[in-house]
Amino acid sequence: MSDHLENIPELAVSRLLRYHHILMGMSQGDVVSSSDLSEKTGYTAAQIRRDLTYFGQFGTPGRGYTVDSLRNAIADVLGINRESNVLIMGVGRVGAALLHYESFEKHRFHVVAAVDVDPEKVGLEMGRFKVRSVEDLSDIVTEGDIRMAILCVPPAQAQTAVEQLVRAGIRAILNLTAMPVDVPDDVSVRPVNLAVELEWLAMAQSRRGGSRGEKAVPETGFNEKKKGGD
Amino acid sequence: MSDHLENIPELAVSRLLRYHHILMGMSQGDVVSSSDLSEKTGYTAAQIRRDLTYFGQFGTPGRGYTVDSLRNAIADVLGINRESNVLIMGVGRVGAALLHYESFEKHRFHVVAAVDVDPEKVGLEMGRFKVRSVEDLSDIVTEGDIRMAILCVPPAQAQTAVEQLVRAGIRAILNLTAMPVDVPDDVSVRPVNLAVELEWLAMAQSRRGGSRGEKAVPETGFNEKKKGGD
DNA sequence: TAGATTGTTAATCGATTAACAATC
DNA sequence: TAGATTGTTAATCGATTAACAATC
Repeated sequence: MSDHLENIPELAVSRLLRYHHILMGMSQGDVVSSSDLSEKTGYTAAQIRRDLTYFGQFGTPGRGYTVDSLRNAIADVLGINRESNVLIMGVGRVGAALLHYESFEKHRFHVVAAVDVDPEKVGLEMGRFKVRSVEDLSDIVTEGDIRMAILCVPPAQAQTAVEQLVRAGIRAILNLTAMPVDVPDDVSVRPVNLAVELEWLAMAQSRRGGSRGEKAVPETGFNEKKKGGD
Repeated sequence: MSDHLENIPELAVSRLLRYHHILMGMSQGDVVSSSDLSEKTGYTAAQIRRDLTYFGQFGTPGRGYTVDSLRNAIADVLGINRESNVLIMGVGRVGAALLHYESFEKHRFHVVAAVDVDPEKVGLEMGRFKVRSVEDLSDIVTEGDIRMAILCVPPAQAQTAVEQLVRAGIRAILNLTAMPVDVPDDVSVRPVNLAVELEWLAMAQSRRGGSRGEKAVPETGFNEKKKGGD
């Protein structure tokens, strides 16, 4: 089994990441069926089973899958079954907020350093971190065995900051700056732009009620439930 | 022209949103060709032209598309050509950071209110906002003509907060809590989970170098550029 | 006009589905 | 055993591509 990631359709990969995330929220020992997962994801049970066969077989006919082992198998094939150290670049309001973010640990991401250009900020204690200077970036990255960074600098400084990160050895960047950046081919960037996320909601909105007025007293209807995930 | 959103393939819709975003970053008067957009997005020029024909024809053969009018046409069909008022639910570190976020305005999202349960926070001045109480939620939503909220409460309070929002009339929620929430059918939720975004980077990482050691002195190579978006 | 780029078609390619034999 | 659910196949469905006539 365990074909490799290259052979799995792009779209299946994104679903696999979703299954992985859901399985992380379940008790290790439980058993889950493709139709359970279907309910939680909205994908068909057939598709879920199909997705899994791209890289192996993990279930017991008549029973289902063990949460623990399925989660592990998916993590293995996706290559996310490892610990990663992470650096926060820019400790403005957003960066500072992320220094206190709890849920990274559960996913095996360890924030291990915070860096800023501003001499006023360098040396400050923030949460369990002491803010360090961009000038020490290479050392910090090497010593901390860091390959990933979260970019939280002001948009105008995004490109400069990225170049510093890359020069220091960072190979993956989560870009929260709302400013596109250029990187060499061997570096990954993942842009997260909250304004664009709001656009998705605006789209969904206009698809529904559209431009017409809302009901004065909205009914609550928490029965016909729908998952709106994390 | 202007077929409606329902008739456009799901995947094309997400590309359209991407084109829209790119066009927003260009000068209104400029002309852009499908191959220009191809370079910026990585999609083929043929696909881009195909995507546009799903809902009309906007170009001039031999010339290309006017940035302004193409952006507008896309925004119209996606239904994102309107102003929206937005409420921030929970002014912890993340919520407070978003109160100072600049780039929403450019996308026609107006943050107009900040709300918290904590009596210690209610009444505080934060940026240009005075934090208001959850108890006044319905009034705030009605008076402010608000349909969208950004959820920044602690994970444990996510579901409760969502129910309050829905009861107050909110119809679209950007969920930054890393906790899945249930909503009625007529409410949209868009989850944004930074840990999951980091997983994407981890996947990309393992697909490349994998587990082997990095070069001691990484070369910089900012020539073979690659767009790593905003 | 010559050069460029659109809009559209038909062919190809890939992903999803439904069904069911195999298995626990 | 009876009931349940997997893994897998073949058929269907949809999306992408390449090519080119139409147009500026």
